[in-house]
Amino acid sequence: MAVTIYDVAREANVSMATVSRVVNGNPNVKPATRKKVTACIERLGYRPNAVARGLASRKTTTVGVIVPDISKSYYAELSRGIADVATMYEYNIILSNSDKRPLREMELIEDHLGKQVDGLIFMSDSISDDVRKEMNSANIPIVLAGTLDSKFEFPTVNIENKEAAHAAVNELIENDHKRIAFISGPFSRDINRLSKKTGYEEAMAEAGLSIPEGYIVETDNTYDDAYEVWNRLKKLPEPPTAVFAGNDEIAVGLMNGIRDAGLAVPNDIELICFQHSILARAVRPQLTAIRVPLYDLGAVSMRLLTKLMNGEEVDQKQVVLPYQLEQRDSVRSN
Amino acid sequence: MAVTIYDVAREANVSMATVSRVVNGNPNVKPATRKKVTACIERLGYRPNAVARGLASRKTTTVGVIVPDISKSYYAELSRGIADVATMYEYNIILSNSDKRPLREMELIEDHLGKQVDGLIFMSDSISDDVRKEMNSANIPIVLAGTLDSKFEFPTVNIENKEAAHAAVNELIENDHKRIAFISGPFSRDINRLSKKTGYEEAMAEAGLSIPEGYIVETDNTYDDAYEVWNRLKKLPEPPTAVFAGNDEIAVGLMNGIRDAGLAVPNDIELICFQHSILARAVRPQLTAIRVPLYDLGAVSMRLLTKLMNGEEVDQKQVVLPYQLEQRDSVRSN
DNA sequence: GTGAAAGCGCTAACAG
DNA sequence: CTGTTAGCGCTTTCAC
Repeated sequence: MAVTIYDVAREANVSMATVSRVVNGNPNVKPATRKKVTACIERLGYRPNAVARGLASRKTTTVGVIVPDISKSYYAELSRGIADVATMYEYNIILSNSDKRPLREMELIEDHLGKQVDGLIFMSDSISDDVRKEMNSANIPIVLAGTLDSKFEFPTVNIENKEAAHAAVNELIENDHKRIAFISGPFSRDINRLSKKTGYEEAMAEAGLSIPEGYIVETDNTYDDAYEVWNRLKKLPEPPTAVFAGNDEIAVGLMNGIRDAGLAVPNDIELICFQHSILARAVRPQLTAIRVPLYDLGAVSMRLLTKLMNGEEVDQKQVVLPYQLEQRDSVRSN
Repeated sequence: MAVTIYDVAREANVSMATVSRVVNGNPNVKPATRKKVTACIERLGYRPNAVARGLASRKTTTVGVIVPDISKSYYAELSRGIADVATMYEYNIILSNSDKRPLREMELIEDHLGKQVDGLIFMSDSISDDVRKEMNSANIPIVLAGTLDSKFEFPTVNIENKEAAHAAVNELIENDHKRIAFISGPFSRDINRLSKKTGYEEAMAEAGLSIPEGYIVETDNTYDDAYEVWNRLKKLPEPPTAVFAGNDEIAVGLMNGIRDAGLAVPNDIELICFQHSILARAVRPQLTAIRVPLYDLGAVSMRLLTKLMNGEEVDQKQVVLPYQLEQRDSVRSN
């Protein structure tokens, strides 16, 4: 049996209310009393029971984090940003993986609400109607991190993915490419379809370039799947001379496919992508890429959540962080 | 105010005890009653309060996971294994980052105990005496995942790192290398000093090879630090012709350093390492490596923890998982 | 099968 | 400044 606040109270000859006060740093305690109580706490090895505290105070100092897959560096990096700010504000994190399955996402939200989290950070590639409804009926603040909310209902921290995609494609266009392909993750996900693909299409249209059949390739977002893509691309009547990839993992898969087909990046094919991990820098040639500030996305999301949990007024609920285009070696410099 | 078990009881004209029974699947409820209660639960949208339940039952169905840095793919992958098994057994996970700082590790253990986790999975590169003491005095089961316990006090799930290092170096020796260097993470950490370095030294000794001054290089485990290593190695009186690296991130750093110095892997230098991420496969040449079954390490750890939390007898508390040596292109095949 | 009642360990008024 | 007293929402005997 663990030692309780009551044990400390008896030992120190005070009431449990007083012990509670010193534990919670309430200033209304005489220094002498505080010292006596502190000593007893130390001696007995008292450790406050956060569960009891949570029940009594209706706050758990715990936030839920629902992430598609923590083993993906994109989310791992983001989560680290969340965790660091959470620590700073003395919150714990309950972390769950959804695999982007709407049903699972629903269950997890329910589950986290049952655990009485004080707030929730949600990440996914799309928000299904059911999930949206579920989140709308939750009585706690929810922040979307690195996640597109096509209806702008929830507080969100993000970069301008569409604009970034546009800028990336422009790099290729400026190098006089006319035949630019786009290799993407699944279009079932808003971020791929609504942001990156649209950015690509806009940039192409703006430059008066057409997008031939087969230039837009949907993959399952894995290295292995992307590795096979060049085999298809090269058989096109007019194969692309440059490719914009949705992230660095598929860019590297593609690049290795290109190389193993006897071509070279950037000499034969130029390549640009979104950077989610160290991969973009570790391969040779290093990939020219849109760097997504993942850690910051997480940190800012959590900071926003703390404000919301505190009931502070937040003027800007749709936070946009800057991205950076990093010139490296998969696109020739002008 | 959320709806409570009491609201449901009144609505269904039963006692809260009965509602509790149906919520918990207790068979001692007449089917008709169960149905009636279930209907009310549905109608009112009742969701059990896990905090209250935790206080009353003294079980939170939550386990703590203390990890050095979730943004590192090593731990991210491991955590995914933990999380999946946790989900399977209906546990939630509180995830915290320690950055391998013993003081922080202590705080986190305290913190998690305060939150009344039912069990704890701990990961680090070393276990300090204070942390050891802290864990010994905890009243809940603790499992070390992918973490060396030099005193064999705690349940552990691991691979034979020393043996694996030995095997890796042997690959190089079999290719007739006499001058083999070892590039490692910090030796302040048991796993580097006691396992990998010892395995390297044993293999070298066994083959009658000496280890010249400067052949053992300590890095801070980062790509960038490793990138600089070749500049030092090449200035040695007799530069190595092969290198064993503690993990793939530093192996890639080193390899790029080698390449940028005008040499080629594997033609000039052969390279083998522990594989922690997709990096080993994504770079060219692909790295011959010891594959660490990270996901399984996590999954088995969590499974072991569930047994311990259930009070089941566990005969084997030091679980050893097999590793695999994957032949790829940074070591020439014989 | 079901209900009543006693806590779980703590916070939060409210007195004094 | 300190103590008393209700709960927080649920589980868990123990009766019936």
